[in-house]
Formats: sequence, C-alpha cells, structure tokens
Amino acid sequence: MGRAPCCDKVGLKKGPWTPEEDQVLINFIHLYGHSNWRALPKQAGLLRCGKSCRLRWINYLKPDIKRGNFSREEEDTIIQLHEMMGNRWSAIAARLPGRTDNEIKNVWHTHLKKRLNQNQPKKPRKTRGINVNNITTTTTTAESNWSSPQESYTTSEDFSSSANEVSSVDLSTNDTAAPTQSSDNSMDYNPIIDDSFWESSFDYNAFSELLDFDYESLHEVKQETPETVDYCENNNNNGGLQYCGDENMEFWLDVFVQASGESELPEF
DNA sequence: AATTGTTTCAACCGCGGCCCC
DNA sequence: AGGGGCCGCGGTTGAAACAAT
Repeated sequence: MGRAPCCDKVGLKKGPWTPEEDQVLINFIHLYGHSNWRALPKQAGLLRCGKSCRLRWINYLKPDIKRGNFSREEEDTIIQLHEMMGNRWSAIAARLPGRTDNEIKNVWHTHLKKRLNQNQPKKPRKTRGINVNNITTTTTTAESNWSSPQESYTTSEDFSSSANEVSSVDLSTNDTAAPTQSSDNSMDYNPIIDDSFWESSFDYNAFSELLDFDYESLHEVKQETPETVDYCENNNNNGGLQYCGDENMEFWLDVFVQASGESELPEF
C-alpha cells in the first residue's frame, strides 16, 4: 500500500506547534477548507506534513472542540462505550460532541483505567445495559460493577474488519443489543453481540427496528434539514471547505433525535 | 531550593482500508 | 484486477507540568 512519507523524510518541522503556525492553519482552513491534507501545508505555507496539520486541526484547533476537564457524566459515558466498543476511540468520540478521539484515549489511559482498577468487581457482571435515549446504563454506579470490554468479545479482533462499516453510522449503540426494561422504565440495551453481526454487511432496516426508529424517516430528515447545505455553501466560497454534514455532531444528534421521535437531545 | 519520581497530554508513527486510475 | 495515493485510526512516545521527598 502506498504510504505517505513521514515528516522527517521530507525535511518538515516536527514537535509542538507555535501560535503563529496555529493561526496560519486556522486562517487557511477558514478560507479554503481542508479537502486535501497532503497539499494543505504547502498551499498554506506551513513546514509541516499533512498528517501533522490534520491532527492539529482535529485535536486542538477545530472551533467546536470542548476544552476543559471531563465531567463525571462524560467519563461514565466513555466507560460505557468502551465496554461496548473496546478501543474504538473515534467511535466513542462520535458520541461525545466536542471531544476528540485523542483526548478520550488520553483520559482513558490516565484517569479511567485507574478509576476502574480501583473498583475491580469481586464478581464480574455478564451484561451491562445502555439506554439509547439518554446514554445512561441500567447500572448508574459504573465503578461499582465493572467488567472489562473483553467480556463481551472473544478477542480484540472482533472489532476489526466489518466493524468499520458500522462506525460510520454509530447512532447510539452500534451493536445488536437486546432491549431490556430497566428499573426506571426506559429501554436498555445489553451489548450481547453475535460474531456474525461484525461479519455481515450493515442492515439499516434491521438496525432501525432494533432501535425503534425508522431509518427512512431519518434519511428524510437529513435531506430536509438545510443546515448541512448552508454550512457547505457558506464555507465553500473558494471551492475548498469540505467539513460539512458528517462532522457536525450536533446536526447528526439532532437528526437522530428527530427520527426517533424524541423531543430533546440526549444528555452527555 | 534542589532533586527525583510521577502524571499528563500533544504529537508522532505506522498500519489498514478506501478511493481512484 | 491491482497498484498507488491518501485519510483516519489506534498505539506509543517524550517533553512539560506537577508532586513528593
């Protein structure tokens, strides 16, 4: 496979970004977008490789990035999603608006793993539920009854291959979980995943049935919602900016909520 | 105040996979 | 069909910040 040469092979700068570089990158992306990361640094006059620019933008400079410490709710969400998805940080990040995969990965390694290790269960639980509507589990004390992600999957390879097909959807639970009734009468989903799910192509209708919403209506809402188009047009004066629609999590959350008939966005 | 140990997190690296020719 | 170009992802690194002695 063709691989982009790394920075030192072409004599580009590495290491921490300066405020001046940040400003150059921000200005360029605001004007022209980032349809081609590889060409961007040359066009912007940055002595960086495209990967470095992309990482800087996605993890630090993007305007919708939420700074500051993670709330307890966010941490719990990460723990729950990690239990379901394993180390699929980008998929987890998709459920946490304003948070990046890198940030979540760091928080996991620095805080959450320790937190969970301190609360290792005496008896591992077999399943954990997740509420599709507000992303809370049946077990509200996440640290009291922790079971490792590996409990739900036989090997880490279970997440590879066709799992990527699912990650593009990632509405709330991208697994074939079985609904159960929780004590607060909300519907919960146990992450019991049949291996065949990951091997088969994604069935939107089956998935929408599972989550009790209509994928067709979701699709209609997406087409009827003008924000995506406006966003593209407003930023595309020079034929550049491409980060429309799919990267706007607020938009997608809204789409999902509308399609599923909910009146409020999920709490995070 | 100086030194050492620990933690944090931005950034790098390499791989897998998608897309296009 | 298959090879090259590129993007995105996840693992890892290392410097800076902080805490302990």
